[in-house]
Amino acid sequence: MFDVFAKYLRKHIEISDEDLELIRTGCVERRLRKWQPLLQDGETWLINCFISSGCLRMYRIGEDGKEHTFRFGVDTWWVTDMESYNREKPSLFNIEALETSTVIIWTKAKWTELMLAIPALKEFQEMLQANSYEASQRRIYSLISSSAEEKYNEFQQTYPNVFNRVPLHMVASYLGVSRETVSRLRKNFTKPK
Amino acid sequence: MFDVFAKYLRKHIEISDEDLELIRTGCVERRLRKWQPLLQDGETWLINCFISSGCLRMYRIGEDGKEHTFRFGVDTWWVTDMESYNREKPSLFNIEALETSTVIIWTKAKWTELMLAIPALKEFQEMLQANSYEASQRRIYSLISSSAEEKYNEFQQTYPNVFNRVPLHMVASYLGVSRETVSRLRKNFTKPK
DNA sequence: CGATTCTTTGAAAACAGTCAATCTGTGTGG
DNA sequence: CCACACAGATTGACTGTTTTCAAAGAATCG
Repeated sequence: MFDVFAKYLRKHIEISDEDLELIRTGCVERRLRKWQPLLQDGETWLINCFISSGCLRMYRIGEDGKEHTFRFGVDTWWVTDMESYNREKPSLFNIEALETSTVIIWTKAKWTELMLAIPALKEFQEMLQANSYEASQRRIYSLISSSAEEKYNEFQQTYPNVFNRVPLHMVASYLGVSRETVSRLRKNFTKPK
Repeated sequence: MFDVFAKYLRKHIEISDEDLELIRTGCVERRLRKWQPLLQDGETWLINCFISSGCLRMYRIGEDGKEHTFRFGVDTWWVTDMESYNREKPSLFNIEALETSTVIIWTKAKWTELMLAIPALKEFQEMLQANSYEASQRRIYSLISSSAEEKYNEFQQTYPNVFNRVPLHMVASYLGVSRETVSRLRKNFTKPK
């Protein structure tokens, strides 16, 4: 499963076999069953986690007891709670597997060490963060400027590989609308064709 | 006006007089009248900009011609279009002064140079980005989990110094609701007291 | 097959958006 | 100093969308 990561990494940066080996020896692979949690709120997230296969989601339980989906992650995406990671404080989120999944994990300490040893990795990390930030900005724009229907379509078009493998009610909570509304939108969208 | 920046910077990092002088000589101060644009969509944002006094806002004009407010900035905040800056591509945003304001500007080239020369500045920059990312995450959570009324209250409580110096209809477009709705929320919130 | 989870549907109510008119405060120029 | 224009805020009536609640219908899994 580390192969997936190696291939992914080499698609983005140039890295020697030695450095890659360094990265490999620092990691742990972990297999997750469906519904298995990777993080539960209250715990502190002190790892860096790459999804080599499967599908995870990160969500938060609101004061009303409802689940609000923050993010999905599928093959070759990263999943993290930046706030917990950076500030080393308990997370407000839960992360769970939506399918049987495999993840590769580095401790924060190990990852920091690796970034110091391998400048290209540090740069890569910065690029990932920039991408992640930009994605957040686009999502905010969508949330403040679009109707439920537009948000639904945008999500479907932007993340088709996520869209068709996660339950609809999670898409709804990701978009900030009710299950029922999403169900009706979908209906309207398949019918008029 | 550079004093404001110097004081701000020293509140956050330790920095020698020489380095501070280096930062100072690389910058330009600019005064903005009310309504004066600092960035117009289509232009590429290749500067780093610190607000030493006043109030700016960053917004985007939607396909429907409506303004969607992305962000406000007041004294000692930074304002930037990360996507345009990082990728050096035309911005989708407009940035304008909501009051007479003073900003301090470094070119991207100069700022990059400074960050290489002064490691503490680079670290500081990374911290700023982390904060900015976390703020985005909180905003997303608010947008997907809260009603208009809750969003309104949260904004008022989180950014009181912004709230009471920008027009209400801009707060509305920041929250993703109509002017009229915000106006009615405010009414309900002052009356029952 | 039975249990659980997920989705759909209907009807009513709550909510937010639109449109148009009015009101308020501010600043400008005659 | 007044009249006027302008930006901003408010209000009412109406429309449309979304939520809620409750129930029933698929789909999935052991």
